[in-house]
Amino acid sequence: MPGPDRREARRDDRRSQRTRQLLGAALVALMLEQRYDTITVQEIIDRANVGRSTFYAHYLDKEDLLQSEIAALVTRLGDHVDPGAEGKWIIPSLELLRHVREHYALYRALVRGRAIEPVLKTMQAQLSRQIEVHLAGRLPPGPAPTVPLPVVAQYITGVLLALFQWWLDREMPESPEQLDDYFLQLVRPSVRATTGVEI
Amino acid sequence: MPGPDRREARRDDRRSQRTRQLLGAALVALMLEQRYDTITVQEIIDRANVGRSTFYAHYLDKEDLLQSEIAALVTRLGDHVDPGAEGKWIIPSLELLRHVREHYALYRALVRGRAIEPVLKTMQAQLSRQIEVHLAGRLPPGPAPTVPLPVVAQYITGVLLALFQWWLDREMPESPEQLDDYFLQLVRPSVRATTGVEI
DNA sequence: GATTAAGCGAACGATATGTTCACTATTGCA
DNA sequence: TGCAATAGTGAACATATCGTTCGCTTAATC
Repeated sequence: MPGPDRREARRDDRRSQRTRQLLGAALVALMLEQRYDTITVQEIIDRANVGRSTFYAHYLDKEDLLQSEIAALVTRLGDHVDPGAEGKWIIPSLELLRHVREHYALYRALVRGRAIEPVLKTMQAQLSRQIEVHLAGRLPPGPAPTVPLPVVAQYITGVLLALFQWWLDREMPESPEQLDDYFLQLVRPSVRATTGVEI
Repeated sequence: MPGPDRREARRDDRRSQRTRQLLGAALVALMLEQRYDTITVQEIIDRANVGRSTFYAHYLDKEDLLQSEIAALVTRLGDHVDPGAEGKWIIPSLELLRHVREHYALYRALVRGRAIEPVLKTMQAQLSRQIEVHLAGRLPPGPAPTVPLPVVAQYITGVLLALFQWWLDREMPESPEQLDDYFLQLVRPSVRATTGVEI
């Protein structure tokens, strides 16, 4: 039987917020230097200048701290991508790329610390679902797609994330607009040929 | 100062081989049940019925065992993909998909245990290099590519690995040939449009 | 300046790691 | 068959990290 969720013990004091911020920053800094899974709680609290018991008063464990950072990131991504909602774009590629550049430091840390995978998985799943719906709603009359829509959706998100990773690995010398241009050039002809949908 | 590499202590006795096989199989079995990083050495040796000191006589640690399994896998992949070498195909997609299906058990374990990422990274890097060279050698005269070749190469491998992951996540109901057909339908129009190369 | 919430850090039990060593089991060769 | 040589065994050990506890200190707020 799991005890009461210690996360509920998070208070809203200014000091608390400051402490959490210090811990998050320490984890990010450490991930730039070493793999996430080799980082110890001791290293985090030393770097943050925070007592051991304070750490555990705020987070269940190291994983909880990471998830908390990621959740904040994904929330901010959602703010960029969702509000226009229906019809504004089929694929929010440029919005996503701009968001990534804006939060470059954190994404870079996640990559260097080899903790980016769950984030990509989440993005992949959400985008894929969203795109599949949009595609289905725009299918022209006439011949059925020659490749199933879920495969096409997976394809589109796969391309976007592959370009994103390539961009991030190379420390993002190109602009988001440049990347988005590559993305559309690569994706448009295939989607047109297989489904008839114009992106 | 690191001591002498204990990996050199690996003997070539039949018993040794059997032991290593047992340990590898135990790790794979455990990865089907839980994340790689939550698995303990104790669990591995219990599952394999092997003594603690024997484990450390063969491997430096858990990571070393995993790397050893992955290395064997990648070697076998190379056997499938390299021999024809130059000119046989531009992208060894069907060969790769067949290889994956052949070693389904291990790939599935790597996915479930969340240890597939380094394997994909390796594949991505190798394929991408190979494909870029092949593309460069087949560029038609006339206008330069509208998307840089490294980006196109990254795109192609990204698509292949995205489809591969999708396939694997769904437990591979389709045949490798079917997947390869999807892959080519999706990739061909874009590569033609951006580089003029016919795949 | 008294009250209250947050942070501190030493100490603890629990668990995992990697090593050592005296002992046993298996293999293959004389 | 018997005997080295090699491989495996497992208890015991030192070490490290984890997550918790608790008495104390610090710093906001009224």
